[in-house]
Amino acid sequence: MKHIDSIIENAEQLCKGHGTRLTYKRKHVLSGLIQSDKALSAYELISVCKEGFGEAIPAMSIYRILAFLESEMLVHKLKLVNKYVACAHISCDHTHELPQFLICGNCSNVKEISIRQSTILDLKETVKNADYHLISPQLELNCLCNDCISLAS
Amino acid sequence: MKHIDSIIENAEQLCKGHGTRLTYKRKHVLSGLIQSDKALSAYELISVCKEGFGEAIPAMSIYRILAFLESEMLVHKLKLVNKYVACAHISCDHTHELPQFLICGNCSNVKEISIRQSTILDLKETVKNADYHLISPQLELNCLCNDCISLAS
DNA sequence: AATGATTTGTTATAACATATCATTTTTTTT
DNA sequence: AAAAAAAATGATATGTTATAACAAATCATT
Repeated sequence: MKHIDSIIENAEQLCKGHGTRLTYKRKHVLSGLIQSDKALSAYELISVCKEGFGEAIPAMSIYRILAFLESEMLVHKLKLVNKYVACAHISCDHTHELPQFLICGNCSNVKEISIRQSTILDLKETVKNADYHLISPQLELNCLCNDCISLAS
Repeated sequence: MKHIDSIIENAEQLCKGHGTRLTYKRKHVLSGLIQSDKALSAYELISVCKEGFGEAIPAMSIYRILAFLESEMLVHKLKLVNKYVACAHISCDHTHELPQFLICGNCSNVKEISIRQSTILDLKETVKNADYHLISPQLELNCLCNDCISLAS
């Protein structure tokens, strides 16, 4: 738990730096996501908070808290599966790169990675040629993780 | 309307080739999507069928029909926005490439494009290095179309 | 303590989607 | 053509994801 505590503390400092507060409810939601190895839906998070902290947070509050955590870049929403993950780089000091996600279609396990800048530039170029403008190159890729591949074979 | 008819006919032949049927309800849903310049939600399609064909198709049927059309590769679901588009290549004879979508976040207009094979290989390589396996490189990119950019400026 | 701002609770409802079983339509077989 | 089988659709209920609107509680500052 030591590790988690330090991430949470880091997150708290980040919020303080932005003039916002990481309340204990927000901490609980964030902890729930950090401790989960996979992406969670808002309603799964309700259960997690109930079980982990004995705290019944209503759906509306969960969504508000998730929106807050997203705005602080502590959490990312995966639109491909309508679930949420903690940012993998809360404690990194390097500036925040645009996140890319590999989502295991079988077990919902998610890995946050960076892709080569050149690949992103490639995409941007292609999009531009199609008369569109890329807003956010947050890619969400439909994958299988190696564990699930092993199980299947 | 000539153009649409020929696409529909083409789709019908494709289904026949797979031993399935493009019923008139399925045709209506597909036509609705083809004639729309933007992605439509299931419930928007209900309205389209009602207005365009005077036919009240219940939500359940729409979803089943969409699932069928997807399985025949005549329609694609955009998970990023929970909407559906007709495949842009129903009448092309070249083999079906994996589709990539540019979605205008403002007007829901969607453009289906192909991206360079090399970009996809790049992605695959990156994913492989992260111990995941890319299943479907159907990218859905959050964009703005040029029209909406012009309007904003 | 009074105030203003932020956060959270409560309730209702919208939007998107699936499960289940009944009915109708189409196809196949006799 | 009639019967049986298969496929498609309808109807109803319910599940899942998400937001709107307003009230109450909490916190920060004076």
